[in-house]
Amino acid sequence: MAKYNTVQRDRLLDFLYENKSKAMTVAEITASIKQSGGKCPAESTVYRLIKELVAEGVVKRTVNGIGREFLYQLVDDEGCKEHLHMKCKECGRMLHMDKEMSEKLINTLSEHEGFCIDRKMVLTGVCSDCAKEQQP
Amino acid sequence: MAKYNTVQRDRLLDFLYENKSKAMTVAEITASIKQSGGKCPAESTVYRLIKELVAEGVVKRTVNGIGREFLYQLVDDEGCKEHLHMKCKECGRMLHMDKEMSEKLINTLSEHEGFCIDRKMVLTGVCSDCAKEQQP
DNA sequence: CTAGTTGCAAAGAGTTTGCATGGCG
DNA sequence: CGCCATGCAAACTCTTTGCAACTAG
Repeated sequence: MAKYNTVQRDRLLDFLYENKSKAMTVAEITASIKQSGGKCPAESTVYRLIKELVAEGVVKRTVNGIGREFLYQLVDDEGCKEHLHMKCKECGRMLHMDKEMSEKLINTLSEHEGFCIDRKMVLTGVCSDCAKEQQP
Repeated sequence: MAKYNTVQRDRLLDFLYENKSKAMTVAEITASIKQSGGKCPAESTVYRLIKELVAEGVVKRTVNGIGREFLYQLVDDEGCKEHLHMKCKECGRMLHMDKEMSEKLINTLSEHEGFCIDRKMVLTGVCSDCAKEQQP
């Protein structure tokens, strides 16, 4: 797939790279590209191109809150793939779970509940520091 | 709203009550009601009735993993305070973790990571049914 | 009776697809 | 030049809505 380099493909990739910080709908993407002038891919083309990118793992697709449309964003992850994360509701800090603990949790859930937890999910709760403050 | 008691409304509520353990699409709901014979509300009617129920807080609406359809389920927060919940990214269904498992998870995290997990938080991942479908 | 409900069909919204044309290599 | 890629429009899927017919109270 994608054997030819086309202007449309280039513009889409450039745009996604420039906006890697936000997830956007196909409509928003095409509208924005169009606004910056020049050759702009049609929506159907964006759908097709982005579908390949998702399949290649270059772009990730999510569902927006309303549930009626998809959002696309360039994948950008490094490190932190080996453990889970916890976010404290009080201080807002992100905590990195011990790797062994992560594995154990993941495996136990898988074995006993048949549930394969998303490694990118973030557990919410209260960290030990904030817990101490609440009960001195 | 809903000033009259109609057969359609009764059947929908009965059905939702009988299936309070699973979240279903309107298509699934109508198909199932139809199968059990007798008067069945049209899909459009189910959409209208269920919209009221959601507004009244009797039914909760979620988006399935594919992002193409909504799932509906009777609200039932009784008895769900003692265990954690997991939501499947694929089918969008909410799973109730075994109580003992929940306790063990909560305690282990607390002891080893000093993290007090929010009991209302929902773990995301893939359920066993969807995991099977992906690798037949 | 009379106003709330229903069912059908058509309209919407977002996404996918068929097909003729265009352009990369 | 041979194919792949593109654009347009039509098809699709799920949900919402307009409207005439129906029915609970």
